[in-house]
Amino acid sequence: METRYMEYANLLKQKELKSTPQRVAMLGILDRKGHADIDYIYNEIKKDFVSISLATVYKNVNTMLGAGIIQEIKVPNQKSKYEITKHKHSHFVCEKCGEVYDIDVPKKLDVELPEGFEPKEASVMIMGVCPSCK
Amino acid sequence: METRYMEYANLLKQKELKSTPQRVAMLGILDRKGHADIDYIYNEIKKDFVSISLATVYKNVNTMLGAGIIQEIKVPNQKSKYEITKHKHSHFVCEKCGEVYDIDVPKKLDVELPEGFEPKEASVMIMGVCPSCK
DNA sequence: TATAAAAGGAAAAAATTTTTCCTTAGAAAG
DNA sequence: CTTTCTAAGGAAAAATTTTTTCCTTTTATA
Repeated sequence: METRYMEYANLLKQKELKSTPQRVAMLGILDRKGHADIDYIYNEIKKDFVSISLATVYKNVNTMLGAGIIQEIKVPNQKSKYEITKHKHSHFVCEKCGEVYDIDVPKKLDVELPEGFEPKEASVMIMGVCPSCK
Repeated sequence: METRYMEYANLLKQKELKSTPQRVAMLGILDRKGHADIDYIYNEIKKDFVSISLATVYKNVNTMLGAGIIQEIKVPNQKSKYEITKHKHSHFVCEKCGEVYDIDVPKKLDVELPEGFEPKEASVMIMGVCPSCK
């Protein structure tokens, strides 16, 4: 996965952020897990960076959110999760285990808004039960 | 608005919760505002209940959520808002002022999920600019 | 009215997130 | 490969947000 790490380093540099091992590791964790909350990221990264500070995780999440490298997903009944920014998609959330899955949704939802509302983007969230929980 | 207050009182009793003036007032605030966060509710209710505790607001939000009388809406970049539970609908969120508006969305979104995913319900959130902010 | 149970208020505690301050490390130039 | 500037890391403290505790008051019901 050396190549992946290089990708993350470049991604950070493109956004004028310094590429640090901690940030690269965070992106690696998000990439492997798909969707993870602060605590998951922190516990995972501690395996490699024993003395990393929780504040660093928070600071990096906020910086990378600001740069658009990652995105926040607010999930019902759980702490926010984060994912690496990718092509537009929606989410399926398992109400049993809390896992978030990416799903594709038709480009155009035909929603008619009242006069004067100017839509920028739409997101769909589907709650239900995932295969592992059935 | 006497009738409304009676409605709220009955609503609470139907759910086996005690009807207190504080709870009725909170429902009144939500009804008038549509969507409000904890701080808005607290600041409004203090006008009538000068010595109400913020803890009471939190406790009531949680009990009424548990009873299904109100629902939480997790909004990007803001604290959660709450609304009185009503017929199924979706939300438009103004990215300028943060206001949330109810919108109707077609009953059936044709989303195809991978094998094994069992959808229970879907919600759509549209971000954009509202009429007052244009 | 009397009574039991639930709810309110105040304060403390817990939990989550941000900030501060100093040290360390990354990026770019020489 | 060093120097230099600045951003980032770590530890601790602070700020913010939410929950809990404990005691008093109120609600619902008999």
